[in-house]
Amino acid sequence: MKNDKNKPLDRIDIAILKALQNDGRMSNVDLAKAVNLSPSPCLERVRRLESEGYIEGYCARLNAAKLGQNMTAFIQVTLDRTTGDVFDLFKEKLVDIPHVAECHMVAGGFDYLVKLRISGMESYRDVLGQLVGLPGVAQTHTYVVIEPVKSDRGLPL
Amino acid sequence: MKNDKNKPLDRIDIAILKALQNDGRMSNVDLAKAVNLSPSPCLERVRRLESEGYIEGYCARLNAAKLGQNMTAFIQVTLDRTTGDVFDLFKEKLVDIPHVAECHMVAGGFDYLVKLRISGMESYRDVLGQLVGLPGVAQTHTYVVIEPVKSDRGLPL
DNA sequence: ATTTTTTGCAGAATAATATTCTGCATTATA
DNA sequence: TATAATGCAGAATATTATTCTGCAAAAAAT
Repeated sequence: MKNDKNKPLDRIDIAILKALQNDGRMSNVDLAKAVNLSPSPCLERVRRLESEGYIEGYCARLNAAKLGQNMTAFIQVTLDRTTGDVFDLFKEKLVDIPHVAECHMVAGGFDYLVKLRISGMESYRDVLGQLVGLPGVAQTHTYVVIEPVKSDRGLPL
Repeated sequence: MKNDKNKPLDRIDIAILKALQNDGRMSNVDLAKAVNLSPSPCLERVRRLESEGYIEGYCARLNAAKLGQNMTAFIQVTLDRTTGDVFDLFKEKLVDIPHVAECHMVAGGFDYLVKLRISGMESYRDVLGQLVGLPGVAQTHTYVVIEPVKSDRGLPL
């Protein structure tokens, strides 16, 4: 690659990322003020951060409760290791379930930690049904969230 | 409240939420096209969704790995129930730790499920140290994420 | 059923913003 | 020391946000 100008991020870049992480719809004019630049170089930097993959996208944060998804649950999933491709099969099917908000393969007493976003117990039963029907699932253990103490607001920069 | 016109969301509102969840920086002109409205009523609806709390904010999605936070871990925390306010004390201190990305109080075999976003093992040791030093913590159990299978991209609408 | 009121929309007008362009100053490179 | 490259500010232009007006459909009242 000739044009591989992936310079390390400077102080201003970090400030931009912080600001946009807090308010992704901030106008470029305001952003420029916040980081002590004029609008043009500020916009340049944002475009660079986007094209180089530091910023992957922008999204609206929605209120789950007001949209009928008040319940969160974590499910620990253990697979049986009889065939070699159980993991791939499981993942492939799992990611297509809309109520699966997150899924992580973990090291430890089980294989996958799945985070569910659902409207209530009926929905939970339904999704759990789909989950245990997935190929290779040996056992599951659910933890229902009683109180959300801290929710993800981005990286600590 | 006299002016409590919290009408239920219609088809267009949902379409707006979906679109902004996928691209929170979409221009109002494009959004209007996407939901088959002219810009003015479209903007009105967005403002209403914001002021009524359906949209809580906007944020940039950053690439954690490119910003030196490639490691994720989940920690199950159990508190000792000797005093009545252990939970409040614990929460209060915990939310201030920057590397704590999420924390949920759960029903089941332990009390809190904490999600950590860290740069590596050294950072993990450091944060775990802070965590076990928190008031009331009886025991912890860590699960390190080997592979992120699905990451949160918003609500299924 | 008809009037009145309200609601939500489109489209025009204006204000603000994004984006492009030019030239200057600073830093790196030769 | 000369030359190129980089990053910036500020102006110019294009695009977008926002406000305003009037119309039409739906809802409420008579």
